[in-house]
Amino acid sequence: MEQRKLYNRIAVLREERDISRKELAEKIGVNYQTVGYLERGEYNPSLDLAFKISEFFGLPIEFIFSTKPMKPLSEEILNLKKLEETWKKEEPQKDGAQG
Amino acid sequence: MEQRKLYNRIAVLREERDISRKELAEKIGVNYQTVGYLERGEYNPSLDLAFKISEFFGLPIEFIFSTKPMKPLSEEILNLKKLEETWKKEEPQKDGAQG
DNA sequence: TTGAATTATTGTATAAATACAACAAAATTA
DNA sequence: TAATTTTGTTGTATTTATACAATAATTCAA
Repeated sequence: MEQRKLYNRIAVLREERDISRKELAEKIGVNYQTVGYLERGEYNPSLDLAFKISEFFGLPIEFIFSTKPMKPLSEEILNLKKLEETWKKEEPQKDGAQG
Repeated sequence: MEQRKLYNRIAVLREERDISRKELAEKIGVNYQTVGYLERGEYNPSLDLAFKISEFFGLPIEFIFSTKPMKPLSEEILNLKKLEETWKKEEPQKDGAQG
């Protein structure tokens, strides 16, 4: 099967938790170089390995991996905050006495 | 890497939509026998293939695949309905005049 | 009941995923 | 600054995922 190159957030998630590739590799039970290959997109993981990474970070697979280039998390957060502001304007407060 | 046997709901989802392995295979671009191997758990898919199956069914990967044996959907639905009943008892109706 | 479609099984071949080794470069720490 | 750790690169080997072929069994439709 022709494999699409997949994208992932492994490096960012590692950085957030201040752990090295070696540490992550030990935790999920693979060679440390495998983590490097995955981060650089040199090959895609098996689904089993994707589950292991998902379980380690406590995040859904679809949050970590994607078939399309992923936006930086910072950008996604900003977009969510804008959306939140929009919602606040369209739906005034129901709870509380004052608007 | 030692591969864990993964579990999946491919067969049920196919049945729900009344499509054969051959049809699914053609849609996601694999040999029809590959679908059979996956359903029977003879080997696990690559993450890319898992994404293709996920996209076809419009369901999250974690809904279709699991590292543990999955409960029948019917059982999960019943559990959710029970949970719903529990919630209705603990939180009486806020909207509407009558309870 | 027959024919077609679908599925199961076995085997071979190929491609991709992963481990490991060795070496080098870059980054970090003391 | 030197030592250590982390990361990148290349190569080889092994395992797993997938395609394809052939055959048989099962299921479904007419």
